[in-house]
Amino acid sequence: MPELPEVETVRRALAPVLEQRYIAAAFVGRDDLRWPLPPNLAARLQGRRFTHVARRGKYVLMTLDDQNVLLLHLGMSGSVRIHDRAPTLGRHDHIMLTMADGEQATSPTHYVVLNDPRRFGWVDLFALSTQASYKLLQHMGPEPLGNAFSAEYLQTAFKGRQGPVKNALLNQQLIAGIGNIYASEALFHAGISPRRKAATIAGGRAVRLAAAIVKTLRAAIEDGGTSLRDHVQPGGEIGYFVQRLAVYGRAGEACQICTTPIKMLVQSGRSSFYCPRCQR
DNA sequence: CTCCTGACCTGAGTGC
DNA sequence: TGCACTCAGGTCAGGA
Repeated sequence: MPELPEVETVRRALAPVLEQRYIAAAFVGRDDLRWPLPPNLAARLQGRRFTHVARRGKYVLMTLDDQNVLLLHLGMSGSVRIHDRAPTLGRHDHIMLTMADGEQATSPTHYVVLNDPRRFGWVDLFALSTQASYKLLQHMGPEPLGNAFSAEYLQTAFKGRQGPVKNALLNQQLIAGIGNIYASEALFHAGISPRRKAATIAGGRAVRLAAAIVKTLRAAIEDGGTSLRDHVQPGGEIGYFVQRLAVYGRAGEACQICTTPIKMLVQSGRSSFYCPRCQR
């Protein structure tokens, strides 16, 4: 479920728990998720201190004091829980980090658990010096909430693309972090049909779509922040929260603007939701 | 290159 | 209750 706003929510929850704290113990319950986990992962984490927790697209990047980066992608079903007492691990709890203020783990501060039933997520560990050329990151498009993103960028990036704009929005090499929910939501707020050819997103349409992407993602992050305050009690699961969705999952319901029933269609095997009257 | 399909995996929901 | 079936917010490899 995690798209940019959910991953950002996870990052915000993890930062104060991890930064400047030590991994007093690391549990790794299996040797692969989507792909094999780094060899000896638990041993390589044990005793290390986190210096910084960042996000890039849908990835969480956790820098360690030995100049390695722990990378986390939540896939479709991954989530993180933060406990302040040692939890009982369930079937799909694959990794747990016991955090402490010092290298001696006499009194742990938190237990951070990665749960992923479908195991579409992945974890890697690599040298900070190689991050820029790291395979999964180097071709990623700009952050939609960063300075490099604009209507002009969108127009250039979509130029010549014959596929539907909905698919282009899901392409992480064009824009980082947008997934199936927020693609539909942003297109609704921009008044653009998910079927429209990406190459025709120019001029006023590009301005509207860029603005809608920023607005939609910001609002969702705010909701995540709200649920973080309300919901991240000990044992609280991070990465899922109630969202204000205008069209996603609402086929047959009235469009909030014109009351026309919301429609669903499948594009490249993925559901898109839209208002046939408001979106052209 | 670009674009689409199928594969990966488990659990929740639906219909009979 | 049980069973069969569909679908789910991600990405990648492979082929047209």
